[in-house]
Amino acid sequence: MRESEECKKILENKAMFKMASPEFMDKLVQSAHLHNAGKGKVLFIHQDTADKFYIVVSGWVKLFRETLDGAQAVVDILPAGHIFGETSIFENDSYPYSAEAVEPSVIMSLPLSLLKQEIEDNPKLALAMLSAMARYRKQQDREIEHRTLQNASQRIGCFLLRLADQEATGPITIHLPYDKTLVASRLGMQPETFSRALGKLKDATGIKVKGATVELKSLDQLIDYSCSACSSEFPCHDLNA
Amino acid sequence: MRESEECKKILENKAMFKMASPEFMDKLVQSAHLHNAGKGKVLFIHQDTADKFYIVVSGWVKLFRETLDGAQAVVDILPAGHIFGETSIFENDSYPYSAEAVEPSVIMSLPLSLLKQEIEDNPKLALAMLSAMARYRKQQDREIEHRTLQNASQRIGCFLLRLADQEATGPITIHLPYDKTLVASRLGMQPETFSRALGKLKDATGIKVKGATVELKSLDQLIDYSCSACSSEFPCHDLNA
DNA sequence: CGAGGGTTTGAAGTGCATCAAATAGTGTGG
DNA sequence: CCACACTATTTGATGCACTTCAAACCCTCG
Repeated sequence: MRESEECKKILENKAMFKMASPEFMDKLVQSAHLHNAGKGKVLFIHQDTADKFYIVVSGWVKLFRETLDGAQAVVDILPAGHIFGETSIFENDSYPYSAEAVEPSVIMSLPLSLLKQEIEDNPKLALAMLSAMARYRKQQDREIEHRTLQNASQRIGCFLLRLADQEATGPITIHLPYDKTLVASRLGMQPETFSRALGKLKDATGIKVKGATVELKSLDQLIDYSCSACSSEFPCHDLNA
Repeated sequence: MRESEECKKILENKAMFKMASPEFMDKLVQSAHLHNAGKGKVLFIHQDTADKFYIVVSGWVKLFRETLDGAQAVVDILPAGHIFGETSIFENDSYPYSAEAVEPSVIMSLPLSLLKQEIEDNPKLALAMLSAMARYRKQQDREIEHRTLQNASQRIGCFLLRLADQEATGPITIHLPYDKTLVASRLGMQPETFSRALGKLKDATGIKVKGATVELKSLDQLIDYSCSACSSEFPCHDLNA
């Protein structure tokens, strides 16, 4: 069966499941499903009852929270390989945010009940999840810091740095992974502000912007500009979860 | 020995340790120490090497991150009973924030090595910690949302609501737990902004403010005002960690 | 080519920060 | 119990960053 083959390969490559038992992995693959989600497809809504968790197979998924009058706060935008909805196990089985595909995406869905069971039975998995959660928590701390201490241009510079290969020493080309409007929301600002702030960043650092492509002579250009308003030392890798 | 008696009692009451083995608890109590920390005492600094984690026994502890030029972002302000520094286990043994006592406080210090060991040996404890971490993560999501979607006055209203007994129906009196300046930093605003925003909140909702005391006829006054700019339904308890 | 979404630009408004100074509040020693 | 010193809080005036509303521009794709 094609689908389960594919799911298996993806699941086995997830760091979190390296420690899982073979029986669990089998069961997981059995009940895995792939879904094609068009742009704008809503996968679930904040506070919905949760019985599945998900993995982004390809595309991009936005996690967000929305008020009654439609204002929304983007919590994160996830690339291929990322898990989401899995924390609902500890949240009274309800999702702590809404999820929407922001590009045509392929999403794998998996039953939370299996995960819940295996986490209780397999300490190794619990540890792996704990570790992932701690990493995420740290990222959130950083996010709060950045929104407090960095201005719009600095946040953009920081975002670009995180997209780049942080070991590189020479000239670099960075491609924005999705819409500028979406980047703006990810960074907690309006599209207009993003546009203007990117212009300011360009003037201040000498980077070159053509559409979704950004070229820089060296990372230092951005580091000097953005990292001065951040509490962390520069190589600030995310160690993907 | 007085000290270890006291530590024991506190540790046994922590939800997280209900699942711990008796041997572990014994060892933990053995190596526990109480410290008196005056106002302003710095307990550790962001990115210090971590070998201890802590519990607030009494007083208040501020967790924050600071840039080179002294600007700081407050991550959280913890009351008695809260654990901090424990995530360093997963962070390459370095603290993800700085910690400072903001009132004269008593702090219990405990070796991370013991916790690390027990988490690996005792699945129940790992689960308890996982659950606590998930709860914290959700709080962080909410924090990011609030800083994006709520204005200063609404954030204050929301803060007051979380201090109050959310089941109450009649008139309520709320006491600010610490300095207004500190509340302001906790909410990500300047003291001046706090003062003015509180005034605006007073005008808009009819609450009464006298020093550190706030009186309201009913919670609804604040709910209408603050929760309209939030994605969650009102009774939004924190379920303390 | 034309429609529609993404992006930029302009003009004006709002909210919060900043700087400066007045006022209230608290604890201390006399 | 009072006066002083010091800190917390408030108030005023001003500036800046970001938002909002509006319109133009651009790019892609049918």
